Amino acid sequence: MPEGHTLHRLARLHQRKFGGQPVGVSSPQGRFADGAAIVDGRVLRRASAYGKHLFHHYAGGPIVHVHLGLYGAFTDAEVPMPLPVGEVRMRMVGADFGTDLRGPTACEVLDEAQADAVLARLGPDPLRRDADPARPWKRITKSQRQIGSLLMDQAVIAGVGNVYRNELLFRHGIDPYRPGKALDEAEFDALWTDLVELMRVGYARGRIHVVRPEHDRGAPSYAPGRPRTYVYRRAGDACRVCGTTVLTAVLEGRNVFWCPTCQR
DNA sequence: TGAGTATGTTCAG
DNA sequence: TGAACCTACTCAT
Repeated sequence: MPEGHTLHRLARLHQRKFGGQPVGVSSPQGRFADGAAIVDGRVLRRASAYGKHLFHHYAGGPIVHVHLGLYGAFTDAEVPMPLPVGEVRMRMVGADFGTDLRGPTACEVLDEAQADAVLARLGPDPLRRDADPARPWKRITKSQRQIGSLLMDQAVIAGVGNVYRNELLFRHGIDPYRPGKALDEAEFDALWTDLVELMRVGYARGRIHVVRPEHDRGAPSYAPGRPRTYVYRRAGDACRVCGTTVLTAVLEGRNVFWCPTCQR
């Protein structure tokens, strides 16, 4: 699931597997052929993530910027890699590890100023130590927009996707349709602290886990086969806490899920 | 074989 | 607000 934690994991993986060595970069599909030619054979100095954006910093300055969008995914393989299958936008080949990128929204070569411009559009990323919650609070407390929309706005907080949005609001008993300005500061502080914690768990485990053991007959949600969400994609099912039917609707073009009893 | 679905962003109107 | 775009997968026919 490409929410922020996924991109941070990818950055760590690419740093470990490709960092400090020359990387063979190509575009079997052809759509990234010009960009691949620029960085092919260069040393990958650093891989980094900010929100849902991934950056590969190559020696000499060029930066490959990747945004997975809805469908984008990397598929890893050992070197020598098999022939590309499907629409491979970018193939990276290192000494003993390679990866194929399919279906990204963005895969492009940027210079440093252009990469900075991407970052300038983003709010703080809860997975970064320097993230400052005062910025999103300032926006949220002044906004008429629903909190369910604000949390998904990458300019407010970078890295939150539909799963974290819905689950976070459930855990705090907040109706996604409540206006941002109707939150008080204590609610926001609790929201932010929990979000940081949940995203760290997602980063560490590689999956989103938000269900407390007491709401799953004592089994931790990360145990095999245990439910991992309270409301996301559970429309029509019984709320794990109160039994009320979970509702769904479209909010600014995205599916929102909530329990009308637990969330006010 | 084809329809429907998905975790996201950006642009036109 | 709605549509376009990117791709792979599941399910129904």
